[in-house]
Amino acid sequence: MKLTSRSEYALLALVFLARSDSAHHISVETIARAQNIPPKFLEQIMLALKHGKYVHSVKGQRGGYRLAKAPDKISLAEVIRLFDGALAPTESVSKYFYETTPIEKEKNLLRVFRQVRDQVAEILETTTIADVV
Amino acid sequence: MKLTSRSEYALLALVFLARSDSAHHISVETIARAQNIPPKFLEQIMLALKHGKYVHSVKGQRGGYRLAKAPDKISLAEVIRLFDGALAPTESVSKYFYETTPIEKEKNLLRVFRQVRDQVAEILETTTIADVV
DNA sequence: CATATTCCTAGTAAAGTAGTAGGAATAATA
DNA sequence: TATTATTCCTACTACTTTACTAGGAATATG
Repeated sequence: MKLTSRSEYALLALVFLARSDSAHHISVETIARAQNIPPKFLEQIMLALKHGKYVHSVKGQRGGYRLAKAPDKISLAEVIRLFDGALAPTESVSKYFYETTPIEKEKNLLRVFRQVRDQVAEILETTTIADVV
Repeated sequence: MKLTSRSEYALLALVFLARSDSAHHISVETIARAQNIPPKFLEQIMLALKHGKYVHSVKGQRGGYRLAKAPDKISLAEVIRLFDGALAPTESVSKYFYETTPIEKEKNLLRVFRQVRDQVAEILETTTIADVV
């Protein structure tokens, strides 16, 4: 279970926004400084979060971002999925296994992989940004 | 949670050996054909398993591999660790988080990551090759 | 001596990762 | 109106990892 920097930075940014006064918008610069994230990189990440409808943006001076959903409506799982692709579907837990093995024979191994996936998903689906704030 | 092909192939090879008659040794060629693994790649993997003391080998004609431990003494976790490095220590779950973030502030996020790690570890540590066979 | 095997090292092509660079669009402000 | 602060968007790049392949030395068996 390894997260990419993208999804970690995304979570950190969302958490920061959730903690901020939702009245005004917050710039990438501000978030980047607070959470210690490379600003230009965070710019990309915020853009993706915007496209994913997790944040709202306003351009221009005094512009920036704010959450587009209530923090308790954003699970860690969906954010991680947005950046790292599928969270842990069986195919991702076990890509080569699926592609190359006569599965009938090794379905016990498969069962364990699925169990892992389910446990990870369970935790990340049920934990929200609000829980972290 | 994504396994590399190496650790999946290693597990498949060990499972195959565990199911085989332990009296004689089994060649890479045989395992590779049975489990549909690129033979030269499997060669490397078997070598690593040998260095990790999971299998025993005999060179030359009629040579090959056999398990060096009882199948119920080999957990999936240790095999995966051998190939994919740390299974899911907190640092790996959350590399950038650790390196770049004032952790004090985001220790709730950290707690979730740890919870995921622990769950994954729990399953993989307690499941052995014997359970899969 | 031929053959079947493990042992070991090096190389390689493709993909993924973590960024950087730079400029267009837009909104507030001086 | 000009400047400035911001988002928006695309392209690029350096690095690492991944999944192999190649080839030959060592060694045991027939």
